[in-house]
Amino acid sequence: MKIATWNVNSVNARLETVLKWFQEASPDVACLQEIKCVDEKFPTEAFESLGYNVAVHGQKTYNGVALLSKSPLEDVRKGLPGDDSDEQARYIEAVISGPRPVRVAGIYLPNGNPVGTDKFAYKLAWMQRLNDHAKGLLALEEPLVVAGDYNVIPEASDCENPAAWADDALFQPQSRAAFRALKWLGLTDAFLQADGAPHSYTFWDYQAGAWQRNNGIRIDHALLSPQAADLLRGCEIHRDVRGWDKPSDHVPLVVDLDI
DNA sequence: ATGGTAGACCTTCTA
Repeated sequence: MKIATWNVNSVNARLETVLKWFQEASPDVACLQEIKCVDEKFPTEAFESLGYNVAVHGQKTYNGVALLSKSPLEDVRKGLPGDDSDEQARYIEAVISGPRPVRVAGIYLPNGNPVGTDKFAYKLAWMQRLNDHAKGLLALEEPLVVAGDYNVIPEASDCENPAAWADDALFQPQSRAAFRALKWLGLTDAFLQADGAPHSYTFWDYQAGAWQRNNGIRIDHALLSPQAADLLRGCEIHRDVRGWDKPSDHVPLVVDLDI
C-alpha cells in the first residue's frame, strides 16, 4: 500500500500537475496540504474519477488539508484536538478500511516564522497538541502513519546550508526538540528507516534559484507507529516533480507498506 | 547583496 504526502500549494492552481502525478504514481492513499480552498471549491470529482474517496478539511485562502483513498475512509476526524479556538485547517485523520486497516493522519504543521512572535508560539503549542494526540493514537497499538508538511528540518544534514536556516523557525532548537519528542513516543521516520541518504530534500524555495542550486530542505515527513514500521517496504521522495511545469515548492513523499 | 517567487485576493499576508 502506497501512502503519499504532498504539500501542493493550492490544489486548484496546481490541478493539472497534481492529477498528472496521481495518474503516474497512483498512490493508494494521499495526504494533501495547503489546498488553499474551502471544502466546496475542492476538485472532488476530478479525484473521484481517478477512483479516490475524498475527505476535505478546507479553509479560505490559507492552509487546508485533504485525505484521498482508493479504499473507503472511516472514522474521519477534522481538526487537531486540544484547542477549540484554533480555526486553522491543518489536520485530518481517518482509518483506511481493508483486511489490515491503517490509520492515516495528514498534517500541515505551522511554519512559525518569524521566531519570537505569536506565530512561533502557535507552532510550538500545535506540536505539543500533536504530541498529546499521537500518544492516544499510539495506545491503540494499530498501524498508524502521521504524514505531512512538518515544517521542521530535523538535522543539519537535512539541508544544504545550515547557517542560512539558523534564525528560521523550521530549524530552531525548540522546533527540532519537539520533533524529536514525537519520535521518542515510539514513532519511526519512514524515510530515514528505508533510505536515509543525507541531503535528500522535499522542498526547494521558489526564490533565488533554490531548485537549480539544490538549495533544499527535508521538511515533509512520515512517522510510523511500531505496527506500521513493521510493515515498511520503502519510502521515496519524488524529486523530479519539482522540475515539472508549474511545480509546487514541495514534492511528494511516498511510503510503501506491506499491506 | 536583506534581494528573490508564488498564490489568494483586493492591499497585503503567508510561505
